Amino acid sequence: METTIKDVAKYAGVGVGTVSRVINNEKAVGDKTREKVLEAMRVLNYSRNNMAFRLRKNENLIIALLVPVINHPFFAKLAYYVEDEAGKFGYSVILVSSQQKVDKETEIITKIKHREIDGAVFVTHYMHDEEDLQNCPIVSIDRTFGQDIPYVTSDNYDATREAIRYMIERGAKKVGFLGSKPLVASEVMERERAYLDVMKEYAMQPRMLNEVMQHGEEMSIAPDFMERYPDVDGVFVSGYTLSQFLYEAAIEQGKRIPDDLQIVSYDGSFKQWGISNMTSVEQPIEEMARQVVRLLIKKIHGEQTCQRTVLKTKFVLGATTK
Amino acid sequence: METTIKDVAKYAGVGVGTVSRVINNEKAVGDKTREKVLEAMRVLNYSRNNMAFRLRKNENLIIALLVPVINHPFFAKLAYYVEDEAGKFGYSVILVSSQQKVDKETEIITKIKHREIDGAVFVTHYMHDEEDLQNCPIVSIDRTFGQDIPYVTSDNYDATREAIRYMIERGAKKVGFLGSKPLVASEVMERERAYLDVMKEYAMQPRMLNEVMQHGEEMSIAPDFMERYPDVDGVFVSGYTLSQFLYEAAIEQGKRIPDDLQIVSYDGSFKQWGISNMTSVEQPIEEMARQVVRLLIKKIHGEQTCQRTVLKTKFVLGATTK
DNA sequence: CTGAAAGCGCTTACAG
DNA sequence: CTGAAAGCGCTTACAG
Repeated sequence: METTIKDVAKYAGVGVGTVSRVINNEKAVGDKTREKVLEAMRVLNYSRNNMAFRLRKNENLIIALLVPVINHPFFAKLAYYVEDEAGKFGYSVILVSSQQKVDKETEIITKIKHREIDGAVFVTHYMHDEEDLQNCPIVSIDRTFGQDIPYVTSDNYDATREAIRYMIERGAKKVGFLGSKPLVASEVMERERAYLDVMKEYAMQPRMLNEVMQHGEEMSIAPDFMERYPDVDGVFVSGYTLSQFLYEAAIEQGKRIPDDLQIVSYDGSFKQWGISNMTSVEQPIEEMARQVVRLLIKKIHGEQTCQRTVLKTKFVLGATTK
Repeated sequence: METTIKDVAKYAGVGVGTVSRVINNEKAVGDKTREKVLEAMRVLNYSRNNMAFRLRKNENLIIALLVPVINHPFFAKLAYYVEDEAGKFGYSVILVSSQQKVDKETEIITKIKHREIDGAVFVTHYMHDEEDLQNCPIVSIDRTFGQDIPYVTSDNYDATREAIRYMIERGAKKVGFLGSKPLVASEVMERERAYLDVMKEYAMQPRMLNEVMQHGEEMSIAPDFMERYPDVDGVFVSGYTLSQFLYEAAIEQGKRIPDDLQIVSYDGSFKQWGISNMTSVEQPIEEMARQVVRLLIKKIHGEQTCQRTVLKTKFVLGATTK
């Protein structure tokens, strides 16, 4: 039998309420009493029964993290830090990978409504109908839901501008953009906007392929891009997966990198993953994860939160630019 | 306010016990009564409060899945199916990636002892001390703990034999083995045994590199192997990551595959991952996941379980053998 | 500062 | 087959 708060109270010669107060670190306990209780807890090796705690507080201490796929360095790394940060606050996180299944978002909303979980971080881009979301503790990365959903993002516009200009300064004359357009409003769209703005500034003709696609399609889209714009000498790629395939497609086509073709990618480079020395815009994944978790926990507790958090990326030079 | 069992009871004009019985599908309820209750549940849109359920049943309905890394097709796929299967039984799964941290196993054991989670699936290979594990609901994949820990594995020995003989039948004369030795007793060791047995049978000299290594070291071990045994014309690789690096190292060294060098790998090929047409021994990951979850749930409920479950692999021909 | 008591929403013997 | 009641282990007003 586990030792309960009752056992501790009896051993310490106090009421259960007092024990509870000590456990929860409330100030209104006398020093002597507190000592006695702590001692009793130590002796009896007490640890709080979370099931009772949850019922009483009407909180599960569980959040969900919904990602499109887990087989992906960005999402995997994000998941790792989300888990770590949530743990600090006593929350467990269940990982859900939607794997193209649109209804996973609805499923999670239902779980929140049924109080199986307390809230969720959505990193997916499916649901169009935003009605349901409004009252649930949900936060997001990159995606701009309605006004009620706080999210964390990176400085997509500025970082993309900088990256593209970097290539141009190093001689690129025909700069292309390869991306995967999100289904719903997302800060990721800022990358396209930045690209088009730079093209206009330099009076360059856009060479862009940025369509809605599912995870998995990237494999064929990258070669398509190279076929459609065989003359590009610089490409900005939006996202890890595409960047890997583009690199391969370019090599396949006989391009020398970076001499014939420079590449910069958002999330292009991960240690121990694929081409690891690609010049890239590196998102502060750890920080994004920690912030998004803290936002969510605030939301769960009904506290006020910042609606849009923008974190700074880092431009990391690799071997794919001159 | 959520509707509770009380509301349903009142609406249906029965006692709360009866409602509970209907919810839990107990037979001892009259048809008429059952109908009334179901109707009330529908009307009031009732769903069980899991927090109360957990307290009452002394079960969290949460299990943990501990993997070495999540950035890996085998583990990612496993995680997906573990989650799916657990969900069918009402369990959520929290994903923990140990990321080289040896103490994650202990951490999980502690969580089980503190009743924060009900049990765990260990796919890691760290903990030597098996004392703690014995009384916890823990199951494993491949790893052979003490007698109390049930596990699921694949037919490592037979599959490896078959794979190696396949290469030999197609002309390989100097067959090597590249693997990563687990830290603790594991069925994975059967692969080495199979290899050595076949070598003996064919009176071939072993060319083996099978050492303890951490995730991440594979990158340098594969080239090491090719350097040490430059004359191999067939290699059996134990594990996905190594297989990718070996392939690259071989190409780097100017080998033509499969003409100069045949390769077969355990877990060599995953759709959309790395070299996807490698000849390989394919583990039934989905089935392994589902079985291991069912084992764990039985263990949680104190039921008898099979200690060792062996599932059949599939030999899949790709482009890396003749 | 502290104790006794109510109650969170369920399940489960216990009677009938 | 069914209801009333006890109890799971906590937290939290309420008195003092």
